[in-house]
Amino acid sequence: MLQSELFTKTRREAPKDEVAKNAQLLIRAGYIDKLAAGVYTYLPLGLRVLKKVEQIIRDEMNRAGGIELLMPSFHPKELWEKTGRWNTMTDLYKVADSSGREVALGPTHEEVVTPLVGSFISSYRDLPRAVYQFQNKFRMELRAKSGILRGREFIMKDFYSFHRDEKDLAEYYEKMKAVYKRVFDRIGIGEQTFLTFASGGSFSKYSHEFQTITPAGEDTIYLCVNCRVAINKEVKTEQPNCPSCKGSELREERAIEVGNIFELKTKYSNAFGLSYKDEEGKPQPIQMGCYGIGLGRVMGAAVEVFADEKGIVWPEAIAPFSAHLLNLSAETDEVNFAARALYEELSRRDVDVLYDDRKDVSAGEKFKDSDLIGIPLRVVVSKKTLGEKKYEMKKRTEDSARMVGEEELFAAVNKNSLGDLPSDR
RNA sequence: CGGGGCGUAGUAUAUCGGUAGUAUAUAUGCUUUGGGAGCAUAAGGGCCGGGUUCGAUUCCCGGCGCCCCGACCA
Repeated sequence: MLQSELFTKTRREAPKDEVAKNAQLLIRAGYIDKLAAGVYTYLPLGLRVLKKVEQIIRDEMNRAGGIELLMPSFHPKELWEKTGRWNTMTDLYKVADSSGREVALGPTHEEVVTPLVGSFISSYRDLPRAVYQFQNKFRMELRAKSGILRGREFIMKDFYSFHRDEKDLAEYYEKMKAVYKRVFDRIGIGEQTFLTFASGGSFSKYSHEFQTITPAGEDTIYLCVNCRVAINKEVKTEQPNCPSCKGSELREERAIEVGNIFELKTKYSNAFGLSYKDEEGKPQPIQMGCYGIGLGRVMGAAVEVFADEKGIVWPEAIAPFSAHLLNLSAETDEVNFAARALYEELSRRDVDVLYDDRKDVSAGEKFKDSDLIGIPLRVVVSKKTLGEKKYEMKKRTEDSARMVGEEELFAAVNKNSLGDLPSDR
């Protein structure tokens, strides 16, 4: 897309009320805007990142057998009374309409998905099942903080599986660990993200979180240097050694929870009185698991992990664009023509390009903006490059640029287009 | 929810119980064009309510908003 048509602008300074690196950089570069504490707008650039994260997750969830649907945010009070959480969940948003009818704004969807899917399950032949959605969640955080790492409204992928017995649930649960690992690997934060043993509540010994190591994280984890599995501080006292390999050399780290998986077992299916008939016609309880990923947290964690002093550095898979084309001589017809031609050629090759075609903007400002926005590959077209009949190319992670020919440029760009993304042209 | 802090222009800040200053961003003109370019001109500001006072942006009280530490976080 043309940068001259992007309605957002970069800013030199971060708003004084943002301290978190992810929020400062994302606001300065024009990815997000704060509406209220813990409530952010995703601007065109930010939405593109979010959609790329979403598409990777969607692909993996589909491969894991999930079927996508979309449930409402308005949840009748009765559903939450049925599970007892209307009164016990302290961060539940409760709203009443003018007739006095009360609803919850969904912080999670067990109360909706359990009776929904359960109504279609009557036989062992209907199991297993798995459904998921991407949806806005609402949690009345007493203290929203850390930019988009902990908001009051945020987008989450929540996935729910239904099984005939604990064995089938356990096998699926193990499979989902591998699926999650692949998700974070593909997104580009896999090296910093670790399977972490966490509290299992009253139904299982552990649940599992996926924690991305960053000083901005809110959790303390202990990472086993031997097997690369971690344990959350909340269960460290009862489990001093690595729960996986029993190793005792654990390294303390700060981390942000980007995903979690949990064996719900029959907690919710029992609350809604769900059962299925087995081969002998006997009613049996339905076993459930749930699996979440916070999209904003993934995005914020990537900023925290990779940003440098100049700005954001996106992993290629979730960058809003694959290439940032800078036209440094936008007053010169010949250069405009050449830059425009390159822009169109890259677009034809399915490369997402942000083309900085702005006039009356100095070269220095375009470079600064490009560094701040953090697109993986920068391509410069100017009188100078045109004179040499080459392009100047530099990765965001590299210190210096080099001149390349067309073929070398095309070979270097990442074809990462998702087609008709929002704000695509 | 306990504790602390902060609300001045789009943004970042300064000063002050008596005409609110600077930078940047914005508009216009000229110059400039490979790392946030220069000059000139213009426009733009005290969160809301109450109190003290001749006079409040400043002091006091209340509200609202935002940030930080902690607690909480199926």
